Amino acid sequence: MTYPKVTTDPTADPSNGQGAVPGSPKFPLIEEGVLAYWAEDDTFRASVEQRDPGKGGENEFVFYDGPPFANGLPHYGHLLTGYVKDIVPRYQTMRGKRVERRFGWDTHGLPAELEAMRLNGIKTTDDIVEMGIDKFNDACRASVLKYSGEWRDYVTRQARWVDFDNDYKTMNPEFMESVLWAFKGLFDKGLVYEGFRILPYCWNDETPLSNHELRMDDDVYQDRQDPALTVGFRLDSGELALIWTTTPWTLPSNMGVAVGPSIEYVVVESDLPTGTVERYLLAKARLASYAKELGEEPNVVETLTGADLAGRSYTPPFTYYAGSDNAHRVLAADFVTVEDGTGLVHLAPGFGEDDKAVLDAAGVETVVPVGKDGRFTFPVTDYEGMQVFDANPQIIGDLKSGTASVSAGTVLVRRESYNHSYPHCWRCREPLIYMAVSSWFVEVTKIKERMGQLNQDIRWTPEHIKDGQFGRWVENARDWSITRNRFWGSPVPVWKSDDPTYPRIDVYGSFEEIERDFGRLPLNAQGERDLHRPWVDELTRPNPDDPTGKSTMRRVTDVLDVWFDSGSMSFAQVHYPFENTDWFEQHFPADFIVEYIGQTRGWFYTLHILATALFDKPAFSSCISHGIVLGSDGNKMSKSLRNYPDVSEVFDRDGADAMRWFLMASPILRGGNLVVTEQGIREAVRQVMIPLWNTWYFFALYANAEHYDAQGSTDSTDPLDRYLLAKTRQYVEKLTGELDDYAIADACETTRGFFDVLTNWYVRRSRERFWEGKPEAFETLAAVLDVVCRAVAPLLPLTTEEIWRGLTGGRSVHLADWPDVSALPADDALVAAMDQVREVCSATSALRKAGKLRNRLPLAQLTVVVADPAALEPFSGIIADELNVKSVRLVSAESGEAAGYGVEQKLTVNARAAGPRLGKDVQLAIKGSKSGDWSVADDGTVTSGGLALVEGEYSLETAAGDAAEGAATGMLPTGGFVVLDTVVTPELAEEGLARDLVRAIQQARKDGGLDVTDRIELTIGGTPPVLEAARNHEALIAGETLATSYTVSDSGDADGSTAVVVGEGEQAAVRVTLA
RNA sequence: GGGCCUAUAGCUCAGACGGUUAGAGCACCACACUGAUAAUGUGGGGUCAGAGGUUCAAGUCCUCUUAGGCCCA
Repeated sequence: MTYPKVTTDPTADPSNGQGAVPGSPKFPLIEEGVLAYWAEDDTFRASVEQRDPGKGGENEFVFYDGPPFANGLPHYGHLLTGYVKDIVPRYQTMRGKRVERRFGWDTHGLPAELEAMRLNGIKTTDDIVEMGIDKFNDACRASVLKYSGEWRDYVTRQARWVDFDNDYKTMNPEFMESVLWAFKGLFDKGLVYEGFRILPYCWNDETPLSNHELRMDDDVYQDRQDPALTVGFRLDSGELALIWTTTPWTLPSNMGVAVGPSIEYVVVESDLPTGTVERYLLAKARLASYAKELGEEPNVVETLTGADLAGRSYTPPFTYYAGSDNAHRVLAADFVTVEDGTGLVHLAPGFGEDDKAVLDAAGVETVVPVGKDGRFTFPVTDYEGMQVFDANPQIIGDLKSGTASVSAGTVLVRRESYNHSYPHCWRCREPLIYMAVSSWFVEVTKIKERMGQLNQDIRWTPEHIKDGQFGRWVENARDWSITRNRFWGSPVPVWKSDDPTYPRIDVYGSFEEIERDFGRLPLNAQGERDLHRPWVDELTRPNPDDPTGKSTMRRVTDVLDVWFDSGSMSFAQVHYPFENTDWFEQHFPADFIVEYIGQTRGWFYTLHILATALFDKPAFSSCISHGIVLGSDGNKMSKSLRNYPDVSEVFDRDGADAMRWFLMASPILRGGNLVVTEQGIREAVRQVMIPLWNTWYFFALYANAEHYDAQGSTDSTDPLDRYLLAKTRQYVEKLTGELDDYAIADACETTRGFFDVLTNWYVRRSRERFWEGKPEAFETLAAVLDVVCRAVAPLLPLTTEEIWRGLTGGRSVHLADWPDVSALPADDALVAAMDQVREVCSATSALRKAGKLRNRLPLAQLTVVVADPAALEPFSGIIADELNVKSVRLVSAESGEAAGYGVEQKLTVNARAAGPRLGKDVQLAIKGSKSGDWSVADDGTVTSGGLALVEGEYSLETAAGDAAEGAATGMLPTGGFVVLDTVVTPELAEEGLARDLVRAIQQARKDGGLDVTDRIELTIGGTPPVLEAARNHEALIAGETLATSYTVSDSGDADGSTAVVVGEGEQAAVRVTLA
């Protein structure tokens, strides 16, 4: 039999027997071979279909794919999430579950509109209307599908198995119909209402901006000089309440004044501003900064808190809204500070988020006397038609002179210029204003308590998200504004009467309901059902509640927030409830979702809102939220900074499995951030890919050399084999637990540790047995490789596929079952003993190093003193071999020999126990234990630093002291010690020389390009001790180096020989020729 | 401006309840080992951001300062 049994390597020739498994693999090439095989074999489909869904889907593992917005190529963040989205389903599939995976696309929203506007060179919403909403939306549709092909390529290349052919898109009519159903469901439950929302607004482009657009550029925030006014509003109690504002144009819309409830305010008398004595109200802390207007030490007539002031009424500065219900009162609000201004804040509900929140709570109407072009409208007649910034000077002038509609008694106390950082439109660079925009809301505040309860049923990774970032966000949830005054999105399915005299609102939740009332469906230019604008806007009908028959039902022109789409994904992806009702009920909630941590405010949140509101269930039962991927310089990844390695280049150079490992093993899945570097990815190749591959290469090399076909038996009685099998069992058990817990980073760490044992201990120590063709070694390694490939398959799907198929000839490791540990021996004691063996080797190596005793120099004896020497007995040969000692003595720690080996007792004071009892004196005892000022009395009483210690307050341990002449002592970390005989006899020194020669000859063989099995003719020359060693150890040297002819010559360097230094500076020359 | 988080080796990070010699991986240097492995083994490095306090004892608790990050305004 020849390994590999199957290979994707086009250059491999299985009939050749050797070299079919490349020793220096090009992983990207192997990966492409495996991907091509999967494509041809349709392995993914088979992996899903071979698992029975079970009755009512009970054997299914449900995964929801969070839809990405594909307005560009995938970056590391997408790849990272994609890897997790692949690992968990692969694992669950191997565990026997059926895991359907559909890809999803988020298609609606502003990014698509911005791209379409950019491509068509248009800037404003008017431009869009002029262009035609149908043409514009066609452009949006084209822009979101532009990259779907590239996405598929990347996702396929990263070895993520997901169904693209059966994907879902949020712009499909079926998806959108389910979204309408959800909106209507919320409406019917009384969870939807219409109101205002304050947004940054560009009056030049006539569009509100999203928060995202405020962060689009660093220069969105620019310094700007604005007039800052201090104005006195006349309280009904007579004082002038001083407010400060940098937006004079909002004063005509003033509806209230806010004060900090615990801030201290004063009333002072002054005649400076008006010439007559007036009483002014402001925060005590701000008094000094008004010394110029109010006097250096004005007469304080009253001191009171904000809470005292709350409820007082005043005359508004302008008369337009005088007499509004509940308006023009002093209100307490926590956001008020005394950092600048007067400690009293003018509130205009139409132009400030805080303002609106406070006034909403007080029952004050939101007034917005500014049009979408940023110009004043009725009832602000004095400035009607003026752009708000342009109106500032006139407003200030009127305030000063009391002209226009300024209320009598209002006083302009100060006018100054104020420099501040102010947001500007990233498109047109004009300063933005904050303005109320009509919007529909989901009343999240009504259900947030239930959302919190349902959140308790979700298992979060990392755990703290549950009650931390997500839990707190839900706790402080505000109503969700779900409409946008835009074009490319699911329509708000609300039709309103266009005459307020005959009010009526209709909400539609299906095509059928629409057709029933309007007599037809919304159809696009191609005659297809289409819920997008403008087609849906065309549907109008007479208002049934209007007896005059003149008013018309027209759709609210808004579209829905894209987050409403993605939050509907759980049911809308299958067109629930119009189709697939059984499927949905069996697949909700999802078993598992994963996205980056920011989705606690995005997708996780909107899924949870809609699931709670519509189904009273959580939408998912497990959720991983991972951290953010950063560029190699620790900053956000940025195309212009080129601070991250190109994704395609990494695939081509290191491969998709290497990138997978790098990302999955990192702290990013525990919620931390991750810096992406080429170096880190290469490290994954070095630490994991190469060791695994080389174990396979090693196995194939020697199995092929022996023509051995292993069946993968676990019956070997060899101690090293038994150890590996038991260790493999422990490994798989641990890994299974970690993957069950979605602890992928832990699973990687566990695997890395196991690979170390496999390659750097088991294979290294077993080389000779493979070289000798011991069947049980091949059987053991074949069995372990099979198990390991299956266990690591989710973490390195491409590499393990190539190895597993080469090893077994099977169809795919991903069609195999998860390894059953019961086939492997459970022997924790054996594993523990081997761990101790490695400690012995490590400690003894340190002794050799300290004594400058090179490893090739054999030493006579190593004495190992441990609690249970019998446990190490099976490994004494391994210890002797590894450490190059002639004999290993295993001695019980009980035997009392310790003192003879220069090992002494050491006292350690347990400060934690002794501290509380002894107090300050504990320091004396510690000092004593360190300086040697301690003793153990015959009755066992321990005294240190003159203080008697109680049992538990100290521990007596053995430590290496001065060893006897000719020996060195080293401690073992888990107890016990080793004693190395360091006496180098002439015989040992000579054997050391012989072994140096072997090494030199092997190097010469290698340098000469000889194959491992080639026989050689060997000539050795050199100084007398070298010749002596060569003669006395001919059998060893000739045997190790496969020399059929062996000449020791004192005639100096022969032609073609290599000069080397051996032993302690002895000269040698070796000549190797092919026999 | 308010709130939250972070600061430990050249780098990335661990360090329950305070306990006296602060760990790991990588990088670097030296030596060793090497006919599977650009591998491995052994050894080498830290004023725990700064200042003050509490305590017998502080990387750990408290206060302030500095620097950086996140969220909200």
